[in-house]
Amino acid sequence: MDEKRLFLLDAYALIFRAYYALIKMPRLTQSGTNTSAIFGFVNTLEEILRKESPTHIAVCFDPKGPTFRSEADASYKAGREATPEDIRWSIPIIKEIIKAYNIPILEVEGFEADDVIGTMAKRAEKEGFTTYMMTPDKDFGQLVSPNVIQYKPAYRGQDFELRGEKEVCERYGLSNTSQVIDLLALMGDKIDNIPGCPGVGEKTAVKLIQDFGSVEQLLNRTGELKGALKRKVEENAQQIRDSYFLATIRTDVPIAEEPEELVRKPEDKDKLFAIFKELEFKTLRDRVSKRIASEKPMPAATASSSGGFPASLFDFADEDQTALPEEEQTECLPVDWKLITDGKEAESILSKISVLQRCGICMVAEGENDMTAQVKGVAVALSDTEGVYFPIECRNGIAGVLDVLSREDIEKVTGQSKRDYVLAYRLRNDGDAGIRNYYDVSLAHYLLQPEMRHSIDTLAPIYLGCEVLPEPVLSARRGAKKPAFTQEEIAHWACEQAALSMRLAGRMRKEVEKEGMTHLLEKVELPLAAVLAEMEITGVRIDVDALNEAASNLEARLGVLESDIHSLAGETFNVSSPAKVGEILFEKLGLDPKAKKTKTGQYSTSEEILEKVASKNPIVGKILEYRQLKKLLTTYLTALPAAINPSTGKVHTVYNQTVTATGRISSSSPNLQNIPVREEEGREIRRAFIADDGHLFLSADYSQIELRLVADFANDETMLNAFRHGDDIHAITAAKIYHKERDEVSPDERRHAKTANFGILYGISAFGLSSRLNIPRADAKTLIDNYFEMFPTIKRYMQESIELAREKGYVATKMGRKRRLPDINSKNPVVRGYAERNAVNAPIQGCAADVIKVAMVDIADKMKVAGLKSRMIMQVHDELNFDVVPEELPVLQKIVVEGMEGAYSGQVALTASFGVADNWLDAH
DNA sequence: GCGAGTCA
DNA sequence: TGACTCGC
Repeated sequence: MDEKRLFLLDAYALIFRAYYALIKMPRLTQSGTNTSAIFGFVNTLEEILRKESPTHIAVCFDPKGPTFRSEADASYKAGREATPEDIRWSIPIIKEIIKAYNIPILEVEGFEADDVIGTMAKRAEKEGFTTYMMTPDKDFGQLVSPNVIQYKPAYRGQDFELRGEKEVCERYGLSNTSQVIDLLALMGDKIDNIPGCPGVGEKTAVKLIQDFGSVEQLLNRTGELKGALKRKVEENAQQIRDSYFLATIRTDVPIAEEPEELVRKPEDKDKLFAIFKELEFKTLRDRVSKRIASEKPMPAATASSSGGFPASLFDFADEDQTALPEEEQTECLPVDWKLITDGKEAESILSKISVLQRCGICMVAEGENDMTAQVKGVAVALSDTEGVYFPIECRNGIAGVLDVLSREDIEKVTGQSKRDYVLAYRLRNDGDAGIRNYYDVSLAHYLLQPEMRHSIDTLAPIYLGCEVLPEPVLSARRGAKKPAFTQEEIAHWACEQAALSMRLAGRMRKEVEKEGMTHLLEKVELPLAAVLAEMEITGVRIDVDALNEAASNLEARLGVLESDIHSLAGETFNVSSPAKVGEILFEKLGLDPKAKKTKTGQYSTSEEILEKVASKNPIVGKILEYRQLKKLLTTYLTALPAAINPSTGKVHTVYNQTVTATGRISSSSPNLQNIPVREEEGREIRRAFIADDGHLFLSADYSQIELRLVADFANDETMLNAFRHGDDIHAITAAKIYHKERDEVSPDERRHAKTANFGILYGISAFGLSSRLNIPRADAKTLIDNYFEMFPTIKRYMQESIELAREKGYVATKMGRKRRLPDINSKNPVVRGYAERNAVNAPIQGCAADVIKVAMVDIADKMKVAGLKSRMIMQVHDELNFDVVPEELPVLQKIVVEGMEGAYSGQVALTASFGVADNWLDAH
């Protein structure tokens, strides 16, 4: 290939994209440093070198200081999120790496990387190059020409994409790539904070460009437009012109380098590998050395210290031995797998399994919901490297596995114990899951890194350095791209999962022990998985008739509201569309002509904003009511009956034990944690959650658990005493803040104190408090100041939490649950503030989560011992709900209250209050 | 203050 | 993918 092929990389865009693509499964070093940004970037760079063999290459960075755009418009890129600390410190390292690659870095003061790329691409074009602009940013479409092509890197399973003239024009229906600028000028770009024309989105913008050809033409001929669009364009003409300027990538930047100087040179391999070693990039290093070995020597005069090509395989053999702990060498061995279909063979394998001390389990089932998923088979790993798979058709094999699951003397290792529990329960069909002695690597990892993902697929690459087989498609769905996998492929995958969970178990156990969380894992989280599984299995009975009646009632009211709204607006429109609502309210009706809040170009129509203009037009109140009712209707009244499992007649919520960063449980399908309680209208939905026929609904909740914990942690005598005496904590707080006697406190003052009490927990600012209470910012500040003055202990406690986090890099609950806060020492105040709020909040929220989990395990245990037929059916917030056989009520009540109140001992008791009825609302 | 889940 | 509302 004699052709000159120049690759220009948009460094920041690629780095940000890499970092966020890996945010849920970051690359971490042994010491926990997040190297995602570096890894992702280098990976992309390597891929280009390997696949595209560029003859010329350069990486373009944005300079530090201001650019001509920011000077022209202060708000330009102001909306961009603060750079995370992990990216910030990665930049110099990435630059070091690029230097080690001997690739030129282009950075020109006063100009963004975009402009440098644009300029260089145009210059190169004149000199006969084909230029590839490596960037995911759509703005670059404007530079595309026959010899300048945009190369969007591969992303999230999607392959890389080349955009030439044809692709760019087709994508937006343009006749010319330079019209990308016109398009951006109209529709704006929220990433770059290019405002565009408010109310004009992609669709309208494309149409305008097609009709007028350019922004200039459009602005000259606005007379041809009609109605709202005409007004929008005319009113925003200047903003559109400014946007055009901001969106235009410059091609006249004074760059010192010439295209020819960007010729590819050999990398300084020693330097490069030294950096890789530091960053623990083992596989990447292997890949790089493979590529170097396969490349022809480059005709560069400046061949550097690295010596000759091709590289010898022995070059770093020694280093390999020392670079990694010995155990890791065996961790990526392939897994021997076997599909067992024959009954006899199953028997002989099962007898082998029955003498094992531990084995790995991977149940294969199709469907997200454990209660309806169809079991396809089960893999059992006999060792780290060997597994067998019993398909569901192999009856005695499956029966044998179920027997193994119930054996106390064999430890089972899995990555999804709750799902296994539910599936085993359904397979046995005898009212028992019969699962004993289970270890769950995902739960273990949840304690280690609560913010990450915890599947085997995520853990294996990180902890073992293994590649994992992709999850098989279990059956061909109509219209699906991929066909169903063969049984062999499924067996192979499942055996690998089971074997990998065994390999991970040792590592997880060690780490959990090291972090002092073994008790939390073994006495709380692991037993809790079974309790949650039982709750999912039991399910909740729903009064469908009541819901349907309420639904038709609501539909009627919505119909009336809708027509009222339409007639008030003078036109019919989709009231459910926030964009449309914004347009009607703020453009057509002109409520609040100035401070119309926008974020993505649209008007904000959140409840908060609408409340403020509600007095100006009755339509606003009706829209708010419409929204509230519509939400109730779609999210609950229609969704709940649809969630009923036809074979049990109940709703089986899925509890997720490994989702939240603080340790709380979350629930989904349906989410029981946002069933309304504040508004009367929504509360009624709870009436449809009922007990079984002839049974009772018991609801028990902790009162003020988080505030009690704060009082305890902070050692605040005033609060502790208030709780001890059963006083109204918010009234006491109000009396303190406003320097009054307790009975002189007005309802408003109490409300303010209540908001302050909770606000403190969440680390609210004066700004947040003022908007929440609808009071001036200064008043909110005074309120907070008074609060801290009257509760110095609370203030001290908060500061101590932050100090502790700074020292250790994490905060922990009494039970040892940790939340890591790497940003706590960040120089960026926004990022740091976030970490600081978490430092205060996480131990409190996490402790409350620990407490209720301990209570649940204890209560479930005692219920089992007492042989009760009553069932725990829901966990919501700080509340537990039970379906009660009436005769058992006294016994159960005792177990529940003692279990909840006994789950924590501190300076103040945690009290649980309860109620009994035949539905949730009345029991609460 | 944020996270979690749902609908458009 | 974002906006919104719920919860704590």
